[in-house]
Amino acid sequence: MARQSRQADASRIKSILTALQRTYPRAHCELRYSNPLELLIATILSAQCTDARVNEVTRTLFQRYRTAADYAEAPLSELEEAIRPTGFYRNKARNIQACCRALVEKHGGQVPRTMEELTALDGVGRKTANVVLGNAFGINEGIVVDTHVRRVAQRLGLTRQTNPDKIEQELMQQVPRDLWTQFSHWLIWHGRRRCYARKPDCPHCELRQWCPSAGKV
DNA sequence: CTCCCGATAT
DNA sequence: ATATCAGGAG
Repeated sequence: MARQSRQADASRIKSILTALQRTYPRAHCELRYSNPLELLIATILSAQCTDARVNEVTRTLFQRYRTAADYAEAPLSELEEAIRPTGFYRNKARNIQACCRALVEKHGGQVPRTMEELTALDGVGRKTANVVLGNAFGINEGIVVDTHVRRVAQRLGLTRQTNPDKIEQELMQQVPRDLWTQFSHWLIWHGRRRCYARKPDCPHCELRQWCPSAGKV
């Protein structure tokens, strides 16, 4: 089975989008936050860590640190202790502090709203930038490609790429722009609730009928 | 490519 | 024991 027609691919992605919409009508960002800075910090902390654990840490973290200046001025060791349970805590603390110092010095303490400015910050790549732009600012700049999106997109046959930037490009070509942020949430929710990394629940999968990997993983 | 970090599931 | 968890930098 090499490759079917372009038209068949377009029809298939439409069916998949419809099924995702029907299955996860309430899909949203599950990191807890109440402003762009909090979402930026939470997303940096979320690397290789469950969102549940991030939310546990930020519940107290966000009471203690409220502005970019608070993170910028904090003793690094204190910040490390506060975020330790999320793992990679030395890198993350250093990145958060450098990031917040740049916010204070170059952006008036505010979180910038462009991909270029966001990815210039320490510890912020396209994935984190897309989360902030899409969820805090409602800007569909790109598609969030995290571990769930990569796995689900590959299993669905929406991409054969392994590089996150290339995966994002291919997905952006197939999904209407106004759905980019929602699409990211749909795949992340599906990855967490059905399409598990180790043992996907194909028998109960709502996308089974369009998935070339169904029952084969 | 490796490293950073540790809890949890299999 | 090993893979995985809302990655990014060197």
